Amino acid sequence: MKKKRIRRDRATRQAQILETAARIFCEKGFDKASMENIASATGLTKAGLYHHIGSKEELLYAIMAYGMDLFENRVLRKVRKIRDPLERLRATIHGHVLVVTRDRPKEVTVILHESNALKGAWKEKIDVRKRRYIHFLESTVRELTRAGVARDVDPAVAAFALLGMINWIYQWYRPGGRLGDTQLADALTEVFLGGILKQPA
Amino acid sequence: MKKKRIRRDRATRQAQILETAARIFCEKGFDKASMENIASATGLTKAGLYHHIGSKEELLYAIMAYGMDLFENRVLRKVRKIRDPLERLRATIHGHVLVVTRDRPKEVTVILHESNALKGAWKEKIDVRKRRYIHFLESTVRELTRAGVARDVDPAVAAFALLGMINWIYQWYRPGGRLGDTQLADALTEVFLGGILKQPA
DNA sequence: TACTCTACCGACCGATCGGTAGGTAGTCTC
DNA sequence: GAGACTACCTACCGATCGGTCGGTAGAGTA
Repeated sequence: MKKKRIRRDRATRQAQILETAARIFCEKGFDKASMENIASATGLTKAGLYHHIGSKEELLYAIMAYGMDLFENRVLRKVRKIRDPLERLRATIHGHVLVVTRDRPKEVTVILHESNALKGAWKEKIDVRKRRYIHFLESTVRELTRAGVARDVDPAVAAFALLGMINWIYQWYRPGGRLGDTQLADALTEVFLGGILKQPA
Repeated sequence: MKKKRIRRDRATRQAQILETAARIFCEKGFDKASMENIASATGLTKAGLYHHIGSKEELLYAIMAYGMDLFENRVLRKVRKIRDPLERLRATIHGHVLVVTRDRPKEVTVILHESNALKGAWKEKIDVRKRRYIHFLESTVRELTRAGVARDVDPAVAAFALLGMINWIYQWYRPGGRLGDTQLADALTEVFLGGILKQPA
C-alpha cells in the first residue's frame, strides 16, 4: 500500500514546518533532532523538507526570529507607549511572563536554550534584538532611580536579575499545575519590584 | 618524526580528563564536542581516552557530579549549620554566586546547560541533588515567613526566582569586567532580600 | 491537448560520530 | 630476567548525519 502524500501550498507548509520543528527542537534539542525527524513529523521526506528551507541552521533562525517577533509584538510594542516607568515595568514583567508560560513556550524555549547553535550573521541578528530589550529594561530602571522611586541599584544587574527570574521559568514551570500563570506573574513582579523600589508597592 | 606520548598515573589522568572535557563541553556543547576533540586536547588518542572512561555520557555525569560535590562542599555544608535563617540565606546567596563566577564556572555551566543530555539513572542522581537544594531554599524561606521577617510569599516561587537570578549569571557575566563578583553577590542579595522581606535589611 | 510550474520523492553521498578489538611498550615485582 | 600489569595506540566498524541529484505527478494556463 502506497502512503498518500498531501500537497499543500507554500505558506501553509512553511507555517507547519516552523511549528513542527520548534516542537522537535524543543523536545530533543537542536543537535539531537535530525532533519529526518522533522520531515516525517511534517508528513514529508527529507528532500521534500529541503524544498522549503535552505538549511538546518536557517530553520533554527526562522524559529527564533518568529519567537522574537511574537515577543516584540505582544509585549514590547504595547508597553513602549506607557509613560509612567513603574507602570511600564509592571506591564513588561506581566507580559513577558505570560509569553513564556502561555503563548509560545516552544519558540521561547528554543530561543533561550539553543542560542549558541546559531553562528555568524544569524546569531548576531538575534543577539541585537535581545540586547535592545536589555537596554530597554536598563533605561526603565534608570528612570525609576532618577525619579527617586527606586533605590540606587545597578541597572544592568537589575535587568539581568529580572531576565534570569523570567527566563528560568521554562526550566521548572509546568502549565496546569498548582500555580496559575497570572499568579506567577504577580508574584515575580512583587519580588522584583520589592527588590529595587524604595518602598513596597 | 614520532610524537612523544606522555604516560601518567591513573589519578592524574582522570583529573586532567575531567578538567579538559569540562572545558570542551562548555565551549562547544555536549553534542558538538567529539570524543576525538577531548582525546587530543588531553594528549591521547580516542582509544586511549576510552581506557579511562566508560562512555561519553558517563564522562558528562562525572563532570556534573564533580560540580555538585564542589557546590555542596563549598556552600551547602557550611551554611547548613547557621541557625538564623536570614543569615543562612545571605551566606547561601553569597556562596552560590561566588561558585558560579569564580570557582568552577565550566563545571557549573555544564550542569546548567546540559542537564537534558543525561538520561535515566544518571540524570536522576543529579536531579535528586538539585531538588535537595531547592527544598533547602524553600524551607529557609518558609522559616523567614513563619518568623514574621518575610512577607507571605510562595516559597517555591521565591526559591525558583532566586535560582533563576543566580543560574542566569553564566549567560552574561564575564569575570574581569566592570563588575566584581562580590559586588554582584551583594547586589543580588539586596534585590532578592528586598523582594521577600517585610522591611529592607 | 500541450506546456509549465511547483510540491514533492527515492536513492544516494561524503563526513563524522561513539565505540572497540587486538596489539605494544614501558614499569613494577620477585 | 621472567612474568604480570597497565597505559596507551593503530586500525577499524556500523550507524547516522546534513544535504543533494535527477526525477515525477498533479494542478493551472493557453
